[in-house]
Amino acid sequence: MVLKVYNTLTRSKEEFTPLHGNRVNMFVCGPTVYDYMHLGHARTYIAYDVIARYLRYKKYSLFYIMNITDVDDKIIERAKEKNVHPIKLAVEYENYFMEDMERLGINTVNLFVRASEHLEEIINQVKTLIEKGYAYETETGVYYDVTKFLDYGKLSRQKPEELSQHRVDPDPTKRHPQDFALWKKRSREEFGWDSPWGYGRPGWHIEDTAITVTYFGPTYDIHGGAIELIFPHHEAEIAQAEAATGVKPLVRYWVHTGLLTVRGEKMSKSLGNFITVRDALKKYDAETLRFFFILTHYRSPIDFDEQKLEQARESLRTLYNTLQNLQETEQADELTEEDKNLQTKLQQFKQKFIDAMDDDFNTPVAVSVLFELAHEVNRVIQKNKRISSKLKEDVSNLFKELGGILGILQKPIRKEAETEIVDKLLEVIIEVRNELRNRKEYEIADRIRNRLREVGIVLEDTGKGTRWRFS
RNA sequence: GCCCGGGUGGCCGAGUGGUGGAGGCGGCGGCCUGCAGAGCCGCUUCACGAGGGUUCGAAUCCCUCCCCGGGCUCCA
Repeated sequence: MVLKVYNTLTRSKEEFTPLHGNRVNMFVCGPTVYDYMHLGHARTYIAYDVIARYLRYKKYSLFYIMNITDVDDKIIERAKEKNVHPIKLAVEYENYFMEDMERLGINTVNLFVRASEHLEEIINQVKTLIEKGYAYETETGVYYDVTKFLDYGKLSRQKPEELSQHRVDPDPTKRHPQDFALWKKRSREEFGWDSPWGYGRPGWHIEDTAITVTYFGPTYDIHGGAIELIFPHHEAEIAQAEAATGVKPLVRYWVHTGLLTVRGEKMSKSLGNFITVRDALKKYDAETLRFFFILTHYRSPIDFDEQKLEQARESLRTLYNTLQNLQETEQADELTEEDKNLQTKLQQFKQKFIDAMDDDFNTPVAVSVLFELAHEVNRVIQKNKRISSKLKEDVSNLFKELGGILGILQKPIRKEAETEIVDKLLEVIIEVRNELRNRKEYEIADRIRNRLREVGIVLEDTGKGTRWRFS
């Protein structure tokens, strides 16, 4: 089966073929760095992280760029409030963003590109658009004339003339209310740059096309972002780049992720209903957050609810329990009937997982394959009480390999908080408790277990002794 | 107003014309266990917002309607 990707432009799944052989160029709209990263961002960037991991797993040579919007009205407003320089504020939140990304295990981006470092390219692109007759200058800025670009609206399926409703009053100097800003003229007191049209700042959409044309050329493979960006942001990108370079398409596959909502409303900074990544990580570990998100297909909306996060945590624990059960199962040299059977099935599980991912990165189905595998493994262990050493290793490797695509199942069986002293302490407690159990002093033995449970340590008595784990 | 999505079991969530509602979470019963946990077996589960239509056959295609969300120049 070949990889199929849903393309927003055609509203259908298409076979994925990169423009240049094995090379895949992917660009994802990054954050505006004026506040902490929240779970809505996490959802999107985890989705693209999984996509990137899978593309590399499929042996594509992926070059993944994410931009950092560090020039923006919001940043300037916030900087004013806090009485710091906008760039300083942006750098601060960019650092927080990078920390959060790392903690979430999002490590697939090859290059982060700051808008502020590409003013030359931005200005050049605006110049080109004016020269080619797509843009015009007024006393307030430079604007893109959407009537000059016949394809305007092809991504969002809107007719430019119908875009008459506005939340913000359009600038009165524009030829048409739908025209969007490429350069905003500003007074010298404000943060900005010099340009052929005077002092000011770039418009919202121009940084992305200036960056992608610079690094990828006029056409590249995948452009990602959340669904809210289809219009106007991505529509404007198409208009800018295809007009400026004269080459279409700008992007071969437009990919959009569904939004994270809270009680039905979009999680967003402006609504104030957001949970920051750092707060979420205080209560749930990174793999749980990832697992929560990949349990739903990337294009579907997710309504955030802490109960669902807890469900995800329990669900992930089931997989880890299986890994632990496997690890603790006695090894044998020879293969039983069940071992042989499972050994041959491993390839099928792997193929099923890949088929799911090939179908527009269907992570919920891919995860279900992991559960089916876990189920089979547990059955064999349950029946035979032992497993061949080769099978044990193969199963364990397969979980690691497939889990690695999703960014889960990468932790050691016990948490990293484990230290030698904790381990030894528990050894002592378990030893004493088992002595009590031998003497049938169950009341005290149970009290020890219950009290440990309260502090987050679970004791489990198995046929082969007592084991412990963090809850 | 215009454009785009979505409504599946107690909950989450796959499935986009054809044997069984995948998988998970929760609950209940059984095996195992001193008990509990983990795991296994079974049940909870003949569902697809409503009403029409097309078809041998519709959750899936078409029409109308209801509800929810997103976008319409701030946004992952």
